[in-house]
Amino acid sequence: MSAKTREFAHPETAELEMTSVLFALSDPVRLELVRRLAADGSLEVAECQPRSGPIPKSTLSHHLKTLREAGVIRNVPQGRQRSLSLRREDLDSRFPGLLDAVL
Amino acid sequence: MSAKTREFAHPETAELEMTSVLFALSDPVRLELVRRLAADGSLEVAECQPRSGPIPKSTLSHHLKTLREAGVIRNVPQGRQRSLSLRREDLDSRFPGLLDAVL
DNA sequence: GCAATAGTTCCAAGATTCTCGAACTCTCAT
DNA sequence: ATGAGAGTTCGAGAATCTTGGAACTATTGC
Repeated sequence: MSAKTREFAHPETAELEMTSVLFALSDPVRLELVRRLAADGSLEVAECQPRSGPIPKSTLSHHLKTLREAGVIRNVPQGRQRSLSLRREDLDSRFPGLLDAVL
Repeated sequence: MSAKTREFAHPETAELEMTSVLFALSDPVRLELVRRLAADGSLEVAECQPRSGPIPKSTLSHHLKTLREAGVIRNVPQGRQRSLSLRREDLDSRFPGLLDAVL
């Protein structure tokens, strides 16, 4: 079935707000994750555990949601897992230089 | 008198933390203020009222504190008022490109 | 000295955010 | 189908932020 693939709503590039992006990046766990994504290209959720020590899945999921709703990352279903990636081009086009400065 | 001029403690450049800076900038009122400071050079507190409408002095003062403690602005006494300015060089040296991307 | 001005600090209430267990949804394998 | 694996969503309590009035401090002018 094509089906109700658990696709998430991601904000349009034009709708990204600077304050929301900055807020999403202002948390150590989230910032580390974004940097990891920038380096590794794409990750699945299980690989997103912070170095500082493992956190519960639900907590991690909450951080992913914050990043996704701010438009920082993309979260697409891939089989039974999910593929996370940085919305680098979108961010670069909307806020030139911001990502580079943060990474 | 040299005196107990109400000098504030400002964090050293080397101690600035990226997450704190991003958080400080993630509020609309504070971000607007930082942009104004970048354009105007320096302001006194009374001139920092947001365009959206005046806010109580205590609320404004709280935002100034957040920015100051994150190391984004400098707040020095100047007679009976205070002079606010952006710590542009400090920020540029610690987080190159960040300020430019945000302004 | 006294009053006025410029801001900060204090404190309490309200609003967000964070954290995490438990329940739930999908998808793949048997 | 049944079960297991990967993540999300729900709900509640803790922690943090935000707001704003009232009191306080410091400086200038009369």
